[in-house]
Amino acid sequence: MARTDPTTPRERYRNQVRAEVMERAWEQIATAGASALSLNAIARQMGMSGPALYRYFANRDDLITELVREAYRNLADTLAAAAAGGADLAALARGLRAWALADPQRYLLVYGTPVPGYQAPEDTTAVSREIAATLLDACTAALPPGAPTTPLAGHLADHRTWAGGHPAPPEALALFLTVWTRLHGVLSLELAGHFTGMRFDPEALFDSELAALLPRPTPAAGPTAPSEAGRGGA
Amino acid sequence: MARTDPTTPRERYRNQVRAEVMERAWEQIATAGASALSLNAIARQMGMSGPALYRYFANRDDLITELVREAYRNLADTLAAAAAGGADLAALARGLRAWALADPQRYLLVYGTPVPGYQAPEDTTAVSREIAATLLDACTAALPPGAPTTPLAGHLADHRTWAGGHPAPPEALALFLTVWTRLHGVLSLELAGHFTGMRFDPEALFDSELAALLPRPTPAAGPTAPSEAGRGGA
DNA sequence: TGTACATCAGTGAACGCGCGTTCACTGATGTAC
DNA sequence: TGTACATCAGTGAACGCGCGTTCACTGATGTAC
Repeated sequence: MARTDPTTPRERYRNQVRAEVMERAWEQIATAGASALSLNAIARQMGMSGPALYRYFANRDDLITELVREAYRNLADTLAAAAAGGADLAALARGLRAWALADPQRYLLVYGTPVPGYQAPEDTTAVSREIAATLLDACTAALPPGAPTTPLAGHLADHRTWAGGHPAPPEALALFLTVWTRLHGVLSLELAGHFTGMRFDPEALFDSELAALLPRPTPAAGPTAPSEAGRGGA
Repeated sequence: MARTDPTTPRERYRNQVRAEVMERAWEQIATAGASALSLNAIARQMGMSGPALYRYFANRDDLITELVREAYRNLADTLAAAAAGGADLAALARGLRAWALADPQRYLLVYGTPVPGYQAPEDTTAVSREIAATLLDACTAALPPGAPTTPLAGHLADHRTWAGGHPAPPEALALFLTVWTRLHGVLSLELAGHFTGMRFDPEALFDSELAALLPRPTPAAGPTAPSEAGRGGA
């Protein structure tokens, strides 16, 4: 077979080991959370000595940074793929939930309480803007025509730098923040185990929130059924 | 002065030292989060040796348990006092926000990602039911008359043991969960610092969510303006 | 194709750290007669 | 009021642990002629 890949065997091996380290790191995080992540433990698990990992990661923080980056990247790609497949805002929301439930600690690493003593890198903002962009597209599309402006939308019209030049109208920005915080509210309490003991189904609550955000698009809506989507204000 | 208090000087001293330990523990948590809490560091800060603290707390987990208990107790009392003073659901929500902002790590200790390796005690459920009861009262009062039943309310009618026998109608249970998760969504992202960089005011978002939950009680509401409160379903 | 050299993965010993926790002990405070 | 005893707070030394990280070194893999 023709050797067309640009990577040398050594590079391929490096990437392979790096990938395995991160895989073990994810396993460890899934078990005990990110703050319990230990380089030595990972090395032990791989049958290597601790210092060996310093060939692959500068230090512990660097490894965590890579994990955060991977998580962001993965979520961005997941949502982008769904959107490319025609998913609307509701489908994206369900995709987010599925992504969170697939690996709760991965979700919490990104959106939960920050890891103590760890300083997040800045270059994740590019990816999180990518995520925001995908959702803002969906939010813009989900806006019912003629939705009234609101105090929140007005406020966001003056503070939209975080949208990174996305052309979404202020009402879509408001909808985005509303969607994000509501879904996160359900998800984070569910993942942190605060619903265990209460016996209801968290998915019912999630679906309920989704339904409240995205009223069935009744074509004959008119002013009698103001959708809450994009309202978000007093 | 008459000695009417039942506590001996030794007991009073004990309670005093216990209180100071917990005070220092809160300071430490406020700085570095609960997982960084260290008995030795607290002792050092108090000018004592580490082992001395074992006169007051059985071990580290026991101290954390007391902190959790204190936080729950404090929140329950804060909300109960507000409710006794005539606060409605909106005022209680604002009280919750104020309580969270007063000591973010205290809020996150109770409602955030669980402390790794720490097993929460069971007897906090009594206090958290107390909190739920206060909010359920307010939710029941906030329900617009004739609010339609919803899938979520129907589901909760079958799963209401967590309400501990509170007589709230299913729609109030649904409203409670909706309020709780929405406010937590905004608060937890705000406290975890996920809004920094985006320059908008988190309070505007909080107020917006509150307004969406509690539409101005228009006496002439009728069917033209279905309140979202208590809906929460499809 | 073979030899000389450079590159790089991985090891093992070691450093310093802080932690939770135990234990035997000292000294002060309170209690009983 | 004074003496004998019990209670309890706090100390200092010690144990064992695991961590992140550095360093000098070995041995294998790749490269240049």
